[in-house]
Amino acid sequence: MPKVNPEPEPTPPSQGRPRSKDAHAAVIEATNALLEQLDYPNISVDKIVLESGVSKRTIYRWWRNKANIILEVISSDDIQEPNTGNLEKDLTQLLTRIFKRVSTDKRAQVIKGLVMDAQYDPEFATQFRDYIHSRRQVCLNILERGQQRGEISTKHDPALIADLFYGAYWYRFLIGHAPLTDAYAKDTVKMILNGIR
Amino acid sequence: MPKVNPEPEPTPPSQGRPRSKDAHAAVIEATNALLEQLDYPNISVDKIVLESGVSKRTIYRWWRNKANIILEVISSDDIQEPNTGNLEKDLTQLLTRIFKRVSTDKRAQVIKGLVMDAQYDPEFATQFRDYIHSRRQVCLNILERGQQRGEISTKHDPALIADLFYGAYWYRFLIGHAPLTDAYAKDTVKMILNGIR
Amino acid sequence: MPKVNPEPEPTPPSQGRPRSKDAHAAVIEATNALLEQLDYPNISVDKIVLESGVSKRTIYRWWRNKANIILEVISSDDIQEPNTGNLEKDLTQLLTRIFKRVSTDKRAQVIKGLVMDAQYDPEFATQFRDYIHSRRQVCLNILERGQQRGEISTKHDPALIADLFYGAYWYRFLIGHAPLTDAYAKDTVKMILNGIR
Amino acid sequence: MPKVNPEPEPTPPSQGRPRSKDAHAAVIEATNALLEQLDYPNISVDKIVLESGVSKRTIYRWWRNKANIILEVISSDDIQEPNTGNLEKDLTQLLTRIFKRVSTDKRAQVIKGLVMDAQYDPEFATQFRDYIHSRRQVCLNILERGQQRGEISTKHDPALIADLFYGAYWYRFLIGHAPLTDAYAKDTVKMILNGIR
DNA sequence: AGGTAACCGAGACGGTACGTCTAGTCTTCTA
DNA sequence: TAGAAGACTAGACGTACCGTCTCGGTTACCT
Repeated sequence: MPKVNPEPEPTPPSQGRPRSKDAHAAVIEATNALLEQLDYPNISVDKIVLESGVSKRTIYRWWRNKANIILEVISSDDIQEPNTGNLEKDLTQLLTRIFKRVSTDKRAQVIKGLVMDAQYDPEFATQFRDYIHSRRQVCLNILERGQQRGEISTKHDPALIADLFYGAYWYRFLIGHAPLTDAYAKDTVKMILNGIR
Repeated sequence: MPKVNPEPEPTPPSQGRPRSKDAHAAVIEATNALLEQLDYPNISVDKIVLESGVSKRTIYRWWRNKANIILEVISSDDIQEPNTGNLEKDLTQLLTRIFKRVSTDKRAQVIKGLVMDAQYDPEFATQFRDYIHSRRQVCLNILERGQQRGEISTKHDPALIADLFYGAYWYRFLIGHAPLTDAYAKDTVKMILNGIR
Repeated sequence: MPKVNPEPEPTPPSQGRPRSKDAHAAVIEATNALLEQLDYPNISVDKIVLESGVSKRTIYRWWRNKANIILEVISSDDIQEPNTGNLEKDLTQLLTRIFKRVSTDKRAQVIKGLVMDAQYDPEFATQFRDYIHSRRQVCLNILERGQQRGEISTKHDPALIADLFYGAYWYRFLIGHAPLTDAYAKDTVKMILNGIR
Repeated sequence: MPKVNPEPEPTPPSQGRPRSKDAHAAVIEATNALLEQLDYPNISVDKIVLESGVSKRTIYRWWRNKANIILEVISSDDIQEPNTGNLEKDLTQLLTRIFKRVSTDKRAQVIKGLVMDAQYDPEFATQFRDYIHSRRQVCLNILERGQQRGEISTKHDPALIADLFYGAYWYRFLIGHAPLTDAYAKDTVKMILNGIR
C-alpha cells in the first residue's frame, strides 16, 4: 500500500466541529486539476485556495505546504508489481514502465518538484522518503523472489542492488542528459544482474 | 579541464566600455561568501547585490539568475582525476572522494539547489548539464583507460557504465534515504565491474 | 467639510479579516514624517515601507501609488473659511492665507508633486480633482454669500470667478515667475471684483 | 523670437574638435519623433539615444536632462501675436488659439511635463521660466498697445493682468477640472477687461 | 605635417524605485 | 471550534531610468 497520508490523520478525537471531509476532498480535487494544467513551480497554495474554494487557513491546518498536498495526491496513484516468475523480466518490465510513465505522463513530472522541495525541507524530506520507500519496495520484492528462486545469490544486499537500479533511473530523470529509453532499461538490468549472478 | 565558464564569456566583440573585472570579481566573491553562511534557497540576487556592492542591473546584465551565478562559482572548483593504473582503485577513489566532499563540505550542498533550479528552467538545465558533463568526463576517462588496459571489455558503452556509477551517487545524494559511505562506494564499484568484466 | 477620504474608504462590505487600523495609521504617520524631511520626488513607496514597517504588499493593497497616499495625508489638513460679512475681505483673506501657507510651510510644497503626478495618471487626476474641488468650494461659498448680500451681481458664474481667483494663485505657484505676496492677493481680488460688480 | 536655447551655447571658443551639428540635429529630430508617439513620462533619454543614434555621453554633454532637450524642441515652435487694433479681440484671439492648440495638439501636452520637471529642478525651472516669459510677452505687448490706444487705464500693472489672463489658462490646463472652451476664453477676457477699464 | 584637445559611438556602471509575487500567519465572522 | 474570507509581514523578483564613467577612435584647429 503506497498510502503515505492515508487519512488526513490528525483527526482530533475530541469535541468541537469535526474536520470537513468536503474541504479535504475539494483540495485534493483542485490540486489534481491544477496538476493537469500547470507545472510544479506554477502551482501555489494561493491557486489551490482559489480553485478549491477552501480557505488558506484550513489548508495550512492540515498540510504543511504545497509539497505535502501534492505528495498526498501523488501517493494515491497505485503501482503494479510485475511478477512473471523471471527476475530479469520483472526488473526490465518495472523499469520500462517507470520510464514510459515519466516520459509520457506530464503529470509525473511533478515528482521532480517534490524532489526539489525535499532538498531543503527536512520534515518534508522524511515524508517524501516514505513515499520513495513504498515505491522502492516493489523492486525489493522482485529481488527477494529472485533470490528465493535462486536466480541471484543471496550474498548481495538487495538494498544496494535497488540503489543501482533506481539510481540509473533518477540520474537520467533529474539531470536529463540522456533519454529514458527501453534500451537503457534493458541494458541497465542486464548489467546489474551480470554483476550479482 | 573542468572549466565551464572559463571567461566571463559574453565578451562583446566590439567597442563600448568593457566589462568591469571588478564588478565580476565582486559578485563571485560575494556569492562565495554567502555560500559559506547560507543554504541555496536563502541566497538571493538581492543579497548578492547587497554583499557585492554591484548593482542589480549589472548582475542581470551578465547572469540570468542566481542559479547562473552560483553555477559559475561552483564551476571554478577543480577536480582531480584518480589515476592509479588500476580501474577498480580509480573508480573507488573517485566515488569515495565525491562522497566525502558532499558529506562534509557544507558548500557542496549547493549542487542540490542547482539540480532543483534546472528542473524547470530549460535554459539553465542546458548549462547545468555542461557542468555535469565536465565532471562526468572524469569517470569516462578512467573507464577508457581501463578498457585500454584490458581490465574491462570494450563491449560495454562507457556512457552506460557512467550512468550506473553516478546514478548510485545522485540517487542517495538527492533522496537521502541512505548515507554516502565508503562501503557504499566500494560495493557499488565492485558490483558494476562484476557486471562488465 | 474638507474631508476627501474620510475613512480608509474601500471598506469591504463582508467578512474576512478587517483592515488593520494600525497598518493604516503607521503608513499615514510615516508619510507625514517623511514629508517633513524630504520633498515629493524623494519620497518613495520603498521609504514609506521602511519608515512605517508596513509591508509593501499591504500598502499596494490600499493605495495605488505614493501620490494616493500623500493625497490622503494632505486631505486631512483642514481649512478655515473666512466669513467676515464682506466679500472683498473674505476673498482677500482666503487668498492671503493660501499664499502664506504655500510660501512658508515646506510641507505644502508637496501639492506641486501631486499636480505633477496627476498630469499623466488619469485615475489619480480624478481623485486629485476631488480634493481640489473640496478646497475650491470655500471660494464658491464666499462668492455665493456675496451674491446673496448683493455685493456682486448674480449674472456672473461663480465657477468662472473661482477660476480667475485660483488661476492667479496656481499660475504663480507652479511657474514661480513672481512671489505670492499679500499685495498680489489684494490686487487680484480687487481686479476680479471690479470686473463683476 | 522665442528662442530659449538659440545655440547649443557653451561652444568653447578654443581649439579642439567642434561640436557635431549632426549629433545635435539627430537628437532634436529623434525627440520630435518621440513626441509624436509618446507622452512625456514615457520619453526617456535612453529612448532618445536609441532613436537618434547619438550616444548618451554626447547628449549629456549638451543638455542637462530630457526636460532641457524637450524645452529646446518646444521653444522653436513659433507663436503669432494677434494685432487687430482692438484689445478685447486680440486677447480673446490669443487665448482661443492657445486653448485650441493645447486641446487638439497632442504634442502640446508635453508642456505639462515640463511644468512637472520644473517643480523640483530649480535650474531647469529658470530656463523654463525664460520660455514662459517669451510666451507671456505676447500678452504684455497686446496690453501695452491697448494702453497706448487708451482702451484701458495705465493704472493697472500689465504684469498683474497677464497673471490673471494666463492664470485662467494654466489653472484649467493643469487641473483639468473644466474644458478650455472658446466661451471660457471670451468670458475670461471680458471679466478681466471689465475690472480694469 | 604633427600634435593635441575636444569630440563621438557604444555601452557598462551604481543607485534607486517600481509594482508583482509567494509563503505562511493572523484576525474576524459565521455555522 | 472548524471553516471561509481575506489582511498581514517578509522579502525576492526582474525591469526601468538616471546620470556618470570608460573605452577606442575621430576630427579640426594650431603650430
